[in-house]
Amino acid sequence: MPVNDGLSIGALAARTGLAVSAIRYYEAQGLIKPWRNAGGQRRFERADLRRLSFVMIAQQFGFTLPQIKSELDQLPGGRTPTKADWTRISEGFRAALDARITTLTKLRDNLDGCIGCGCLSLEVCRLYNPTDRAAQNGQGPRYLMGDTPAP
Amino acid sequence: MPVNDGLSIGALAARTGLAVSAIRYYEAQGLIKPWRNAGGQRRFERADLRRLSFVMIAQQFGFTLPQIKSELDQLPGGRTPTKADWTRISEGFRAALDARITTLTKLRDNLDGCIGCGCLSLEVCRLYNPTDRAAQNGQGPRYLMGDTPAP
DNA sequence: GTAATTTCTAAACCTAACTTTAGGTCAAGG
DNA sequence: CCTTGACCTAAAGTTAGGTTTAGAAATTAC
Repeated sequence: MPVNDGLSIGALAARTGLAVSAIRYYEAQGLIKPWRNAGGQRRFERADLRRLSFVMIAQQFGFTLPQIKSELDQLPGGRTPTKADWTRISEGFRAALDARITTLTKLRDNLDGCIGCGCLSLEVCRLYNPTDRAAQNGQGPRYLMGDTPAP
Repeated sequence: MPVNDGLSIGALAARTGLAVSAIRYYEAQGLIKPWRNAGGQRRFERADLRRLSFVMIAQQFGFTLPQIKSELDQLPGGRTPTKADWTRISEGFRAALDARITTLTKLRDNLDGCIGCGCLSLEVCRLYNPTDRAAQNGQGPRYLMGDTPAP
C-alpha cells in the first residue's frame, strides 16, 4: 500500500462532484495533465483537486474553458494557484463581474424607463440602443426602424 | 401595385437587422407565422416587425426562444404586444433581471471576501456554496471536499 | 425578354461544454 | 480463478441559436 500512488479519476470525480466524463474532457482541453499508471489508467495529484476547483469557480464567473486554461497556464511552472496567484486572478474576476453587473443594471434602468410606456417605438426606445447590442454579441450592428405601436 | 401585399423576408431583415436565415428559424420555432404569396414566398405583416423587435429585446434580457414564444403566445388572439401587454411583460423582465443582478452581486461580494485570502479551502470558502451552484445549472448538486491549500 | 436578385427547401454545419455509446481492458474482492 | 465494477478510447449525440450550402423556382430590373 504505497503512500502516494495518485488519485483515480473516479476518486477525483467523487471529491469534486464533477462527472468522470467532464474530467476527461478537461484533460482533452489541456486544463489538467494526469500521468498514467502501469495499466494505462489516469492518476491525478492532489493539486488537481484545486485546479479543478479553480475551473469550477471560474466557470461560475462566466469564463470559458480556453480563458481558464490561459489563467492556469500563466502560473509559473504550471502550478496550482497559490495565495498570491489567487489574489491577482481574483482581481481580474472582479473586474469581469463588475462589467457584467453594470451592463445588466443599465439594461434594467432602461427597462424601468420603458415600463408602462409601451412604445416599442424603434427609433426612440432606449432598449434598442444599437451600440449596446453590438457590444453584446459579435454579430454586427443591428439598427431598427419604423412601425407604429398597436393601439 | 396593391396597397398592402405584405413585406418580403428580405425587407423584414433589412428593417430589423436580423439575418434572413434567422427570421426563417424564428418561424420554424413558431415565433412568427407569415402567410405565403402565390409563388410560395413568405409575406409578413407590419406587426411582425414589432414581434421580432420584441424577440430581440427579450433575448437581450436573457430569455430563451421558447420562453419568448410563450410570452407571445399568451397575448390574446396572438396579437403583438400593446401598451398594457408590454407593461405586464416588462415587469416580468424586471424581476428576471433583478434576480440575475442579485446573483452576480452576491458572487462578487463573496469574491471580495476571498480576494487575498487564497484559501480555496473547499470546506469553508463561500465561493463553493453548493446551493448557489446547484441553482446555476440543472446538472445536479456538486459538493466539494478537502485538499489543503498550496503553501 | 432576359439577366440578375430574391426566395424557396432540406439538410448539413457551427460553437461550447459536455454526455452517451460501444467495445474492450484493468483492478479488486471472495 | 472469476466476477464485478472501474476504467480505457474513439466517435457520435446533445442543446441553443443560428448559418451555410445546394439546387431550383419566383420576382424584379433593365
